[in-house]
Amino acid sequence: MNVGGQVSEFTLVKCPSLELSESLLRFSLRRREFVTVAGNCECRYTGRASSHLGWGERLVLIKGDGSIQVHRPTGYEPVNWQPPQCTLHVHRNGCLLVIEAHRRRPRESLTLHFDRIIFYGSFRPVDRAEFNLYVSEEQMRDALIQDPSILEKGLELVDFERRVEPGFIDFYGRDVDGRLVIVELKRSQAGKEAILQLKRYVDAVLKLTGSNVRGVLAAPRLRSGAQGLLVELGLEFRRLSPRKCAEVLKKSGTRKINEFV
Amino acid sequence: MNVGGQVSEFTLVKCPSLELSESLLRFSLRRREFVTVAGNCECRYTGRASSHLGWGERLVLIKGDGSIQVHRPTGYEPVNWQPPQCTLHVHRNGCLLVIEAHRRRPRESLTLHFDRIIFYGSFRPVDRAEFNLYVSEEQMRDALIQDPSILEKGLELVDFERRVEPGFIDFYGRDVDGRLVIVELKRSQAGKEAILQLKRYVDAVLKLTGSNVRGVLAAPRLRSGAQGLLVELGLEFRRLSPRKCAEVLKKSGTRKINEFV
DNA sequence: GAGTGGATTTCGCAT
DNA sequence: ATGCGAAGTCCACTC
Repeated sequence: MNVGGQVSEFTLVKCPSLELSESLLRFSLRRREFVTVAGNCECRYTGRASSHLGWGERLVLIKGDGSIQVHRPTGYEPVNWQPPQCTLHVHRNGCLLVIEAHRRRPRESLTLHFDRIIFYGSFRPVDRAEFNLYVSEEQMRDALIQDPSILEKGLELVDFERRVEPGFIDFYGRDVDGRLVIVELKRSQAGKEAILQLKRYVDAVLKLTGSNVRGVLAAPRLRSGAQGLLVELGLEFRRLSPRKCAEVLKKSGTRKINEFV
Repeated sequence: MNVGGQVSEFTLVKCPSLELSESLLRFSLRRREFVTVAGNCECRYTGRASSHLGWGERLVLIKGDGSIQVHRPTGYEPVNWQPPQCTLHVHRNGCLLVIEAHRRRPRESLTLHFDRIIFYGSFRPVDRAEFNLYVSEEQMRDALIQDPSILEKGLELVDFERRVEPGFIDFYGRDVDGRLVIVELKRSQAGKEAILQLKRYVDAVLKLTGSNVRGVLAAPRLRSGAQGLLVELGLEFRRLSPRKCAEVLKKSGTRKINEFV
């Protein structure tokens, strides 16, 4: 267990016998640990296709969510695998240790036979961190200016960083029907704050122009639960992926991609 | 080293200090070993996009080909990674161990900071086995009969398992130009034997009909070096993937997929 | 080196 | 559950 930086529980065994390995695996699977097994094995897969891999030394990862992957000495991708939610079984067949992974839909299974375990490691990682993937907000703005259609077909730029009462509007445009569009950009997950900020811009522009104004929140994704507030305030969300922005910036060439922090 | 089933060289260390971990990593990287590091780390990626992952316990794999992947406790895919051929650097920054992975094209880098290593494992897997991915030959034939166009646009079935002098022809059809087409199927990599077999069929049919006959070898892939013989004998190769066959069989419904051996 | 298509794609979000 | 589209996709192959 890991509390306040203390050392986690883990198990590490050199060259365990197949019997011991079986016991270790059963225990780890029941505890939903993160298991690494290095050993000499043979792999068979049957399902959407079939495959066979003869004997050789590989590293097998088994996670607490039921995913399993077999890694050969080279290559980024596992040679055999099974995604999360699959059911794992361990048993011994004569002088071999067998690990089976089954999935229902699609129906497929992966079977590993081991005749020798080089080492066995297991632990229960404590990992509550949030993962954030993004481009910079400035880059997103540049991409949107270069090609407003990435957000919506027919969208055209009117102005950017327009000063209004509450601050600067990221992108100020006109849609295919001639309506004003105010875009608020967020480089990562957009939440309540972004929605309220956008609402302030929309209200300000509405007061100034008196015309119909659309408020669009553009971000890689919307925080779950924020949809309600968005709809309530009459605003819209448009997904804008980092990849898409990078693509546009690369094409436009006005700013070298891969130079941002 | 592994010769004839002997135990491979490997290194396994519980809770190594950051200094020791640095030395172990340098040694393993120089030796191009397969490394597994379990520890508490922070991950930053910059390149095609940017990402940040706060502190947490994860498992890092580093292979001899220079690929690296960071695995969280759940999910099939690594949260951060770098494909093969990237350059790896290890150093210490104050009380942290730093692993950096750089790639030139596209230009991107992954930086890991560790403040604690749970365990360190490395070995040099001996794995010379061949990996074969396939559907059964019968399934391939069924898929081709169901939809000959998966091999070539306009291809139509004339007969299958047609008896000729040397044996049974897998698929006997007519192409968009009205020419006879003889297809020899192989469920995995097709080699010299398959080519010669096909040639015998083509010759036999040529002798029987006297008309122009095309010989097509259909398999997931062609053994490297077999291309020469193929061209020499005036035959063709068409890639036929397991996935495509399974797709057709599933759609046709004549035979339940996932029931083959 | 750039471009194209496939994958046991996986993954997430919509219906 | 099912279907559709995106991905830091990766990877193999062609031009």
